[in-house]
Amino acid sequence: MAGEEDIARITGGDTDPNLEETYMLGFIIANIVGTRHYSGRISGRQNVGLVREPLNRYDSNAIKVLNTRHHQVGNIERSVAAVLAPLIDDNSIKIEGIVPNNKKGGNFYKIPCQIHVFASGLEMDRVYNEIVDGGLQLIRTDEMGIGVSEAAVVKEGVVDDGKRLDEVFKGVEEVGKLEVMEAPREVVKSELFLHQKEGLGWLVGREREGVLPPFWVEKSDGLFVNEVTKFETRQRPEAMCGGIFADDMGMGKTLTLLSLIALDKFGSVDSGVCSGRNAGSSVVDKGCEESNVFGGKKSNLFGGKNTKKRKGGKMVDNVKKKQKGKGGLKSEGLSVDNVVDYVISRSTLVVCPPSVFSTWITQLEEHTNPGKLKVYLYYGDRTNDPMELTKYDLVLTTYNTLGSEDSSESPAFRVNWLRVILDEAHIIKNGNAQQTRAVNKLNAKRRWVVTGTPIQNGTMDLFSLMVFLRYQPFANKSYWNTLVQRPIDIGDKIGLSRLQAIVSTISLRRTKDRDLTGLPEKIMEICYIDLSAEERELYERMEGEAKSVVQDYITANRVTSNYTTVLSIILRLRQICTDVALCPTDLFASLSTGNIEDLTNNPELLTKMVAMLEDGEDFDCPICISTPTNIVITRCAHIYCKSCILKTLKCAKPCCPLCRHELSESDLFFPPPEVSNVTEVPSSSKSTKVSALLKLLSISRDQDPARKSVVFSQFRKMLILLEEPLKKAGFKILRLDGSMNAKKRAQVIKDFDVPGPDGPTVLLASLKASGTGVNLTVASRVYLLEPWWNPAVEKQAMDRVHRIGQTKEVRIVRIIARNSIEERILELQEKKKRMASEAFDRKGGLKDQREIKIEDIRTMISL
DNA sequence: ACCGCCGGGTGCC
DNA sequence: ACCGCCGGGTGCC
Repeated sequence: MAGEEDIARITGGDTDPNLEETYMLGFIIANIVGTRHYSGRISGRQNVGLVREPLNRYDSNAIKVLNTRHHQVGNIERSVAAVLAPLIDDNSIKIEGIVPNNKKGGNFYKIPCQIHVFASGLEMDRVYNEIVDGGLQLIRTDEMGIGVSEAAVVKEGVVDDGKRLDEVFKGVEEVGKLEVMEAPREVVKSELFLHQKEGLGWLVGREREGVLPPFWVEKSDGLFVNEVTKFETRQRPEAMCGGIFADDMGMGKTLTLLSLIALDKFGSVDSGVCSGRNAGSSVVDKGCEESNVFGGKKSNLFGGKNTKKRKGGKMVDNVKKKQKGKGGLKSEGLSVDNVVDYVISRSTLVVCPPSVFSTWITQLEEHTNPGKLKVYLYYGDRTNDPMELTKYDLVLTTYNTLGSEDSSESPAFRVNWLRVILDEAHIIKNGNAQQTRAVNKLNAKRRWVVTGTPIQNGTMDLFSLMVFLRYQPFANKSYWNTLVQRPIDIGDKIGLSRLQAIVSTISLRRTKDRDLTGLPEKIMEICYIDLSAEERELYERMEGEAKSVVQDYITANRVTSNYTTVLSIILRLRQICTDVALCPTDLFASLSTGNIEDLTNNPELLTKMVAMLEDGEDFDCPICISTPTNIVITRCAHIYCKSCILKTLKCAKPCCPLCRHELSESDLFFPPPEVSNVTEVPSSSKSTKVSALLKLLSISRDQDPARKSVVFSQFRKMLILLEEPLKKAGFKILRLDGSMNAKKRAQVIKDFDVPGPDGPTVLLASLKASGTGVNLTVASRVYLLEPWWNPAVEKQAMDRVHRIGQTKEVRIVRIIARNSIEERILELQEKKKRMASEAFDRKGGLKDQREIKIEDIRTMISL
């Protein structure tokens, strides 16, 4: 659709060969200005869309800022836009925006925004110079210690992409309990199989109106929050009707879909399908208006004026849109069509390859009573009247028919279908822009993608899929790039796991042979966490120490004789990743403040700072986009983390990233103790990892209160530390550790068998505590708090749960601190696995897997 | 009076 | 909008 092209064009698009390998060059902090003039609001930390407006009448360099709902928030301040716009326009860079949490920090007229700048590897220097020469302060991410490792994996990530995309559906199979739904027997004369009834129930459920779309939650105060974008609104978001139906081939998808279509006509009164339909046009059309932000033509046409007659699918509207001039409209994402007539229809359009026509026809003949469903085969040339198409319950057409037509002429595009189904959608090959564009032009609230093969690379690309499904905010190119594409490109695993989450919430995929294997599936997941700023600071210092100590030993060739010292330093690093409380308390006693004054002698600044902090609202350091640690205020009254601003001042012409005033270390001030105390009090007693675990467990409990989980840690103290917060969160827990005698252990395991939610649902276990015979198959979730040094030990832990007798799908979640020794331990695990298979072939060459070599130590502390 | 300074008008792009 | 910036009014102390 127009909007998609618009953004693609504006940000350089994905297919531009010059930008195939882009790196994050760094970021600029710029103000969003003019917020008074627009309705779009921003609350909390949020990604924003940055869209070029070459035809802005005041400034051809203009870059507008959109919030998650595509409402304009403002513009990027002129001076910054002036530098960036030419680089964007000649495809030298792509940009993405993120706004820090700033409920009260900035003033009302402008909002700071981090603009992330991406450029191809070859262009980095040129682009860097142009930005800096343009007077902007480009904060290099590598200087902040974020970018280096990302850059290093770029190549690998890209090469690997296709294979890894195959895994998209890995997370889908946990279907949980599906509601069974019967097909209307007036139409469907065959009895459906159980899985088909479940499939039908799922389809109906996904078309239900009034259900919040994925990732939206309703807060108690009537506020709706999108968990991905943090966008908040009081207006209830429209349901997302449809999804991806990806059962294996031969499971009867077509019949299930026919049953769904039959329900349109013969559904029981109380079924969810009907509520949407009976509520009539207002519901459906409002949905169109809301969800199709870029499809301006539709929202313009239907907005608020569809109380007209509508019986039997009559013509409803005939509004002429003024053509404001081609370019102008395009840049606004509007259609350039002169006149568009829409016909409201209650029929379903099925788009499929010609070979699948016969499947539909055969299924109709075999399983439905004759004459109950009226079908029309549409090749595009038999009628020019959209009304004709609405007379049928089912219109079958092909991708080629749609792709080769002129959309403004074709009646298929002038019908507002009840439902559009893309059958065997994988035949739309990646890059088939014509067909992709055509299907995206189809109008329907209910949109389905049906495929018998897993979504993978080479299929209609996933972004187009999001666009087709109107799956906001992922159907917006900039959000898609920020949230999914970019992380995948740079090899960040969060990209793939997000993708899995995004896809799985709207997908149903069941395989024919899933009951043939003895054991239910075991799904491995990694939950990455980012250490809090405090933890990070401790970690960095510890790692610095580790590096220098180990380096000294290495140069002195005395590593082996100091093995325990080295291992204990590594142990500390690992402990910090899990919970700083695991370390001896005196370890980090000394805290140097450097030579930054406090504010006691600077009353005006003090007043400002107090004013900002007093309002109590948390706000983010605009550099690291998280709650500031060691708060520092600049002479120009902007607030940062001490370490963030110090790093950015290490450039050629140091200035404040927010207002670009010249700045040196002597312009930085600490708040006086009593002020800083106010903000430091809420510093968490729970570690980041513990909080993450709690969250995961709560989510799991919400899904299934009876579900049982086992949490493994190798630190006994950790198991004990977990008890309080878990109990506080309402979990019934048990602990199994090495200090218990055999009898006690057996009792714990027996107690764990009592079914939840009345029985215990979480078992805190240390690996050593239990012999190989322990059976924990009552649980179906495993959380590994730390990566185990030896992968075989991890496997052992999982096998306690995933073993004969397990009837449920098992999900194994490893909680890993990003950019830490833990990530490197994962790498080493992979290496070990490879080596293990090699060592096995080479007889006699079996090396001790437990041995930690100097090289491994170097890897772990990235020396 | 080709400056400095004052204070009112003003406010995205 | 408690700022910055612009441009007109003004002009010793």
